[in-house]
Amino acid sequence: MTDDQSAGGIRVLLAEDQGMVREALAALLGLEGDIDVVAQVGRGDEVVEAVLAHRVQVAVLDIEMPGMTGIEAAAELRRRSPGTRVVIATTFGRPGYLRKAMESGADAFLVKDAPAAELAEAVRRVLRGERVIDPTLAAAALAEGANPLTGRELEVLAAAADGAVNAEIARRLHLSEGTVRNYLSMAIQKTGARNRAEAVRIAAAKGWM
Amino acid sequence: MTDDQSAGGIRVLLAEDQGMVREALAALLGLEGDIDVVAQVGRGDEVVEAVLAHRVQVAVLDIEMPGMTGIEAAAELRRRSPGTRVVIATTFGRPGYLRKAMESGADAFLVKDAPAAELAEAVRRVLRGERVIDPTLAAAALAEGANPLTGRELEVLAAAADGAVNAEIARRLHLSEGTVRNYLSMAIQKTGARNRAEAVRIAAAKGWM
DNA sequence: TCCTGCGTATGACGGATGTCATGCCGCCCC
DNA sequence: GGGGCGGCATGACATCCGTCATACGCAGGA
Repeated sequence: MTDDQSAGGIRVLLAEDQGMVREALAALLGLEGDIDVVAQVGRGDEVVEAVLAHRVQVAVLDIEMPGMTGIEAAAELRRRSPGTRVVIATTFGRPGYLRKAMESGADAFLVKDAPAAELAEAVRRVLRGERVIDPTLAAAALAEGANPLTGRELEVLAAAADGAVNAEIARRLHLSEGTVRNYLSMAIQKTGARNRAEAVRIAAAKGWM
Repeated sequence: MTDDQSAGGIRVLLAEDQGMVREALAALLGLEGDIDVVAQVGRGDEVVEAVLAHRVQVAVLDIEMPGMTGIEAAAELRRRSPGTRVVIATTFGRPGYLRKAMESGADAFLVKDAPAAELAEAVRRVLRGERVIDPTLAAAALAEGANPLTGRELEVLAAAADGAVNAEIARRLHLSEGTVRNYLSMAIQKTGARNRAEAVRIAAAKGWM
């Protein structure tokens, strides 16, 4: 997963769990004369090590990855390699994702719907110190406000997401069953849903989970 | 979306809704000397027209697309352009998807986790008349057996998936509320779930929905 | 210091959900 | 022509879920 021949271009790392997509993006960036993809990883928890090993200037991270999300990896990078710029490229343009990405210190946020040319352009711009954010998404994130759900409410909602019954959620999180009901009731109200399933759907769509 | 300069290679169409991924895959295939990506579309319902317009030999289709799924597009192609070979390339390696893809006349079924080289290789092989299927996935599809859910059960389950309450499902499908309960009960039993949410999750994971 | 928000818990109530039995109709296959 | 299956329905029952009121401890901010 390391293709390290320095030719003088921008040193880029690609983190993306789907091999075919990752290699295709590498091929795409490789066509740009000023960019060298010097490392590729398929897991979030391999990002920091690879960045340090290959003196990466710009890390392009997917969000959904095994081991660690791209957002968590961005936060790690902020600590362990503060000079490295971070571009988040994700399938889902959820406002909550954008917010979390920015808080974790990302420099750019792209959705994969966008034309491919934007990726190379974003890499160049973050290296110049600019921030690159889809304006539509930025507006949506601002309009929506912050995630209203508390940590515990999110945990309970996540457990409910895969169809667990109250008693099981209680066991998993070491809570009483009544407390689980209370949290879910709160989450349902805050999301404006009519039941737990809808609450899960809404929270997921907004990138709160 | 049409990049039509014949250079004598295999004439390929790419259908994939995420622009960045689509163009990256095009770049990747473009690096192969014997393949020409002569058309790109971002919607399922544009596939047939583009295939006919560009004399496409191999169509590479994603499953999840707006307008029409890749599987439906494959079935359309089978009727309208029987000489065109079809490669399904999908994010989700669900056994039910493989089964449906094969029934709709696809020649190859790849998951995007696989190394990029397999895509070009699959294009060449289907053109020679071979079928290309991930053996692990094929085994899983056979082991699992066919979708046990009836049409109506699937419709009710799909309506329940986005958090609709029984009364609303009944209204949407013109059923009585009791009937909705019966269908959901059936679906819960057949999937081995404990409630509707888990039934939805299981059915989705197996590609039944 | 007091107030607020979060985490946790209990109890009670009404409505939603899941199960089961039973029935009817239409279709297809033997 | 009879049997089986899918689609549709009703009624009854037990449980689960969602809501609300109330309570306590702990932290952090005014």
